[in-house]
Amino acid sequence: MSLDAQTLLDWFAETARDLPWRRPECTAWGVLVSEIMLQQTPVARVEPVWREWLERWPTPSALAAASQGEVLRAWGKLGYPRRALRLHAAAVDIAADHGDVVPDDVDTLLALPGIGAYTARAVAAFAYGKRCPVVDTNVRRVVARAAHGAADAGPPSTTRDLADVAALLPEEGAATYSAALMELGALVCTARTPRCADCPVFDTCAWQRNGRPAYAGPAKAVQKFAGTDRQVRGLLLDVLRGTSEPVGKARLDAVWSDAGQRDRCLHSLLVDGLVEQTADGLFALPGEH
DNA sequence: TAACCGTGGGC
DNA sequence: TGCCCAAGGTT
Repeated sequence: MSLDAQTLLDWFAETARDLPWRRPECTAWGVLVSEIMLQQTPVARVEPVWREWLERWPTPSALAAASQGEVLRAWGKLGYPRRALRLHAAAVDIAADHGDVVPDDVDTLLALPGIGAYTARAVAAFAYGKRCPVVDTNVRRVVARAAHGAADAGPPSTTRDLADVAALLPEEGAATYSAALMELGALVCTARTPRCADCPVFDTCAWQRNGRPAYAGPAKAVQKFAGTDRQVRGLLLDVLRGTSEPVGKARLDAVWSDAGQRDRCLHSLLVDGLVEQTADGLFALPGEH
């Protein structure tokens, strides 16, 4: 049996990183904040920001009381700032409709902004110990290799991926088992250069047994960044993050030479609610003026 | 489904 | 250097 539960639980107990959101004293709110911040952002960059947030906003209602601009500033350069706005919106919902308590039910969590199939189950499992499959990119890769004998996971399919992992979950310690699968993918069974010599399930790995065949699935789309709207939006928002007072458009125009793209990006930031225009036509982060 | 949404570090 | 990758979600 590949991915034996006891083997992984033992390995996790010995080698897991001591991350603050994994500590027993961490609240469900702390877990939720960590999961949102960790979406597409590495642990090393999240940790210091997470500590600041939990000290400053220890409960959903505390964050809910902050302005969007404060929240965006505190988000800093974690990337994908719409996550910060959605987390703020989720905090408002939790404070208003859930008694300031992070829900423990997957369907209730799924109804909150910014919480999808992964995050809902991660919170249910890691904050409340629920036995539900938690599937992220690490888990998909680990299961593809150790259980299916492929070099990497194929295109994601939430239904199939959840069923795959559900079949592996032990009756006891399921949440820790999921954390161990993720940790294995993050530290050992990595995307580029897996450290198979250090793998606790090396002996039962189907990919090893198959002779480590190369990835056979469809090519994965690589995202460009340089020159895209994403880069320009990031530059525009960075100007507003760095000033306490609203700025004129000329100040924003300085960050990018292509006027058409610049204006399109500024407009989309306004539509997304990441930027606000003041009564006198200046631009600022939302909710601060 | 596939494209879009930031940012920075490693190789 | 340029490309790949990182605890996804939304549309």
